Amino acid sequence: MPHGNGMGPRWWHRRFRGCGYRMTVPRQAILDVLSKTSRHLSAEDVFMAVHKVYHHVGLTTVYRTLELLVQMGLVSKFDFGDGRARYELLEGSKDSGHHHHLICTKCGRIIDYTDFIDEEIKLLKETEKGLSKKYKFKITNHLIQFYGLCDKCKDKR
Amino acid sequence: MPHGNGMGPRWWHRRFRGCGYRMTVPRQAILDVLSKTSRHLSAEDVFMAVHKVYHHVGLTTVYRTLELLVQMGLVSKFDFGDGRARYELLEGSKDSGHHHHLICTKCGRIIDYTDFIDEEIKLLKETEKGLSKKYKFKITNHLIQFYGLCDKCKDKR
DNA sequence: ATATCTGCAAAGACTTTGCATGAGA
DNA sequence: TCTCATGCAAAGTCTTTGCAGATAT
Repeated sequence: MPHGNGMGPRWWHRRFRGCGYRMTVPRQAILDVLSKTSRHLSAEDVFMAVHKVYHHVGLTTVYRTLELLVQMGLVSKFDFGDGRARYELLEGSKDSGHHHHLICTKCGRIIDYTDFIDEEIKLLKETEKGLSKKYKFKITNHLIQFYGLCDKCKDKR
Repeated sequence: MPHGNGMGPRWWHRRFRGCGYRMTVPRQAILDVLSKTSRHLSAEDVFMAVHKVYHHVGLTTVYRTLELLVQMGLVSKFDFGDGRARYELLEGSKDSGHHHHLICTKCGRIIDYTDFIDEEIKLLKETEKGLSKKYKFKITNHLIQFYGLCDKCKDKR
């Protein structure tokens, strides 16, 4: 499930160079994994996927690269409450890939959804505006998550 | 800043008994701390506060009690991204204490806000309904957080 | 009386750090 | 060539677990 927004080895390479960083084999491999696999990978997930192809790449490098990607704004880091961070590549065009998560508190399944995003964005923008004014707080990001039971777990009890 | 919704030692005691649990000195002390102090305490914060009065109470008990309180629905557990869980006592009456958080990504300050809650609840209810239907997902809870820079940190750079 | 709770110590899970070696531009 | 990046091992941090002794009802 590639992105198809014009991202690719060369784009990433330029992006890295622009930030004063170097494009390396491990970094490229990590980006490949993030862009080709389904979402919500933990550092360990990424490590295992990369490790299949490049045995020499270590978990430490995966952590460092993911952190770097988060700082560069290319990757989002989430906490779904299971004690490990999850990462997903951001889409290219602004807001195009904007979505939130439904998290099953029983089996841990995560569903992306993009429904109601328009209404949501509208409300959020208003809210952000009001809150910025009232608390003199400069809002840069927001997080919305729903918790509950997924289709399968709901029926089990 | 006590709650004043009729909660108190006896109410908690009954609540515990109702769930088959016992009210003990450490549990009472932890509830006291949660109900009297300002919010967003980490397990360590609670431990230190309790420890001032009851030297014998251990950190393990604090973790276990907080987990218990979360399961009983008396306490909410949050993750503000700094690697440790935060806990806060829920208000008594339904939705009365409902609020969300502004989190300063620089200094870690957390601001509670209750503004726009009405609009928010309206949209969330709609969204929950739609999502429940579409994904057959039974939603039990939601999380909304805003990240950014607080008044003081915003000006520093 | 007895099932629940507690404290301590130890283990567990995830993540970060130090440092010598290796590699991109 | 000269930084920047990597891998390994070790340490760090928060949280959980095992178990004998203590406690609430």
